[in-house]
Amino acid sequence: MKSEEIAKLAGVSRSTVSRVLNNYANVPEETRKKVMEVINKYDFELNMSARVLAGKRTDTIGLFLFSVYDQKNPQRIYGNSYFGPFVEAVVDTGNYKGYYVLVHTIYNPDDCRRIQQTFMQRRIDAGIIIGTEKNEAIKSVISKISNPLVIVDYDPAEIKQIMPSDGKITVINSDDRKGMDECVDELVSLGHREIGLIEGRTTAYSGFLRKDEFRKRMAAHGLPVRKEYCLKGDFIRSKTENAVTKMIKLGKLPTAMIACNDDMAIAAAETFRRHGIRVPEDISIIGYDDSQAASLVQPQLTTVRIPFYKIAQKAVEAVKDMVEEKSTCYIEYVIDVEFIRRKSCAEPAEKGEKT
Amino acid sequence: MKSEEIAKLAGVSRSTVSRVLNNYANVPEETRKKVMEVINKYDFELNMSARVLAGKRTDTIGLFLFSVYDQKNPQRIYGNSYFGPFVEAVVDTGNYKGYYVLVHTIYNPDDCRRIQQTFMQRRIDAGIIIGTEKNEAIKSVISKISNPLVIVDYDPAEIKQIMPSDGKITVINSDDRKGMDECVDELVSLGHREIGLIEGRTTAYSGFLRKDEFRKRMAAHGLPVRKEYCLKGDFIRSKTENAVTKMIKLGKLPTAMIACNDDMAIAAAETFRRHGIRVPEDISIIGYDDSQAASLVQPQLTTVRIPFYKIAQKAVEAVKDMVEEKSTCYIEYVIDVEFIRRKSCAEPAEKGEKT
DNA sequence: GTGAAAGCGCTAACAT
DNA sequence: ATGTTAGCGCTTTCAC
Repeated sequence: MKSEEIAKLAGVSRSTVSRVLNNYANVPEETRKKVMEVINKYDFELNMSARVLAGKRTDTIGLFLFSVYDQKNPQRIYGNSYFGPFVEAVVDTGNYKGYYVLVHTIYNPDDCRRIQQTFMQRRIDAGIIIGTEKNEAIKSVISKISNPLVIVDYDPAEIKQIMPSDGKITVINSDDRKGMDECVDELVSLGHREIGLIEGRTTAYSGFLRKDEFRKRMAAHGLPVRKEYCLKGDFIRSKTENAVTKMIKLGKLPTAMIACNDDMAIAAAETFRRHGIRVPEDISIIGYDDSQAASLVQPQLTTVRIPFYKIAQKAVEAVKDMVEEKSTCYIEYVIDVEFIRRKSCAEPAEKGEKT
Repeated sequence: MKSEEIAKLAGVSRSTVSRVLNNYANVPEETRKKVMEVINKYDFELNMSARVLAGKRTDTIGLFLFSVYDQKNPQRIYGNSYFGPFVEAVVDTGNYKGYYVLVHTIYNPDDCRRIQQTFMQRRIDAGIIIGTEKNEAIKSVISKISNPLVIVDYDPAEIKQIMPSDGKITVINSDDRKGMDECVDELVSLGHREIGLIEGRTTAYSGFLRKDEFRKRMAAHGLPVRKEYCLKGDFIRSKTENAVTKMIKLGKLPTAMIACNDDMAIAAAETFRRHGIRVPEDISIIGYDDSQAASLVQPQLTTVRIPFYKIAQKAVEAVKDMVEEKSTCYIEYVIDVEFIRRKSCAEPAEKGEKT
């Protein structure tokens, strides 16, 4: 069934049907009603391809998620604790605002091409990109796309530099400096001075920021950052386990550690426990993200909550503003985070009573 | 940039460009190469709308997820523990097989219309539907769609009855009867005779099946199903807490309970613990799904693993087979489940020593 | 206010 | 083997 048939049945022309369906002002109520009756009777819907070809929007947002994956985990995708909540939130708010959402996973730099292709095939009006590693492939893509783009977790300075002159980009980051400050402050106020860090991938902007701010805040407290206590976990459990095990075998431990995500914090806590080191009695641990797991594990994890739902909402709103040209070419948001105090931190043990 | 410009630059006609891009056989290698060079040089991509309008496939799958949501939880979507893993898995395998995936959430019967609309607007070639409640709205939709459809967790008998004569439907269920049998058998073999059930919504096929099989298996063991021990949790935490609290206040408890999903099992365990009833010492609990949370809580939950990834893979394969017309009009799969024995079950306490 | 007709970018049948 | 042409179903200018 096409609009022409509706037109015939309603005794009008295709143009009028189009006018009714697109809510044009100059259609008398009577005509509109007559047409709508036929449309409703036959459950008619406009053909999306024809509309788009004739110049309308697709009303579709592309959501591109960079997958962090653990080579040791065959079901690669499950490594991404942010994936679920964020997709849910974008789909939820997107659908609510009348958008269709195309979800796509990017596994490696080569896949970045898919983002550009999706735009060039005119499948989507705008895109949301999250979890990007800093690399040439994604930079090349960003520098070529002039459709509206929301980029979550990326260095704003770099975006400004590489974005095309006719580009429309909104960058959204969470306030990782504040988050990390609160982690360090919490431990310091409990009396810790030997504080370690479990880094994520620093090619991710948030990974870089958390690490960078850790150093800065430690310095501000006049505390040394000891190399032996700075582990590379790459946001991945298995890597974290290895690094923690290695540190334990070396025989010297900090009294507290901050992990750059909850996954690593949980993996570290498990590893310590397996070696008879108690959390928080022997070592305090702080996570980051406030994933579902954080409040489920024992002891419940002290962490920094990133409001994924809010970020997703903001991202969809930003898309809408850019698509409807209500916003300028470049906008930047920093979303506030919340320090969540639970049970994984305590005062440092006295030297003597430490295991 | 359109194919005509590519044609001009390559010194051929639009048709030839089209033939090259669609891998037609009768294009000499030389011509193909000449055209491809221009295409690569300009990063050209075909306009999807034009292709579809001219009769090609969209290469897009629609994934429709029915949202179970807790009225008491404002961020409604987070209630669905299956959402994350399943979306990830479908997007993952879908992308891998060359499909784009449109994800859509359905919150209420009215939203079912969206499924039909998405098809009628010709946005997708095929759909995957999961988490459906049995209601007239969805039945009406299923009875009208003649595009390929995969339905996960639905009564096959009903599908066969309502599907249109030109429909192509694949139904995928997990082997819930086997799963529930193993739950009951495990508890019985531990010595339990007073076993309770925390039901999910029985309007969901899996909810119905698990409840139904619980009764059957209990009967097979010659055990009574006591009404006071059968709680309605609707797959939701808050409802479960209420029901469990009520049962506790009544003063009589079973020695073990089987919950129809992990969320309810965890909520029940927490509620018992809050009332000083220990798991598994005082009461054994079994969950269902093997969600991420199941292995994170203390004690780790004995449960039935539903292989979501495998189901998603099967669903995408089924879509592909139907789209490419390699399969008949109706197919049904039952996916095997796995009983996961962890720490939430023990032998029943002696009458005397029970709290 | 409404209809006629051009055009969006592609595919495929037909012609050569 | 390749070019020509007629749609695909819609929107939108331009007449009336």
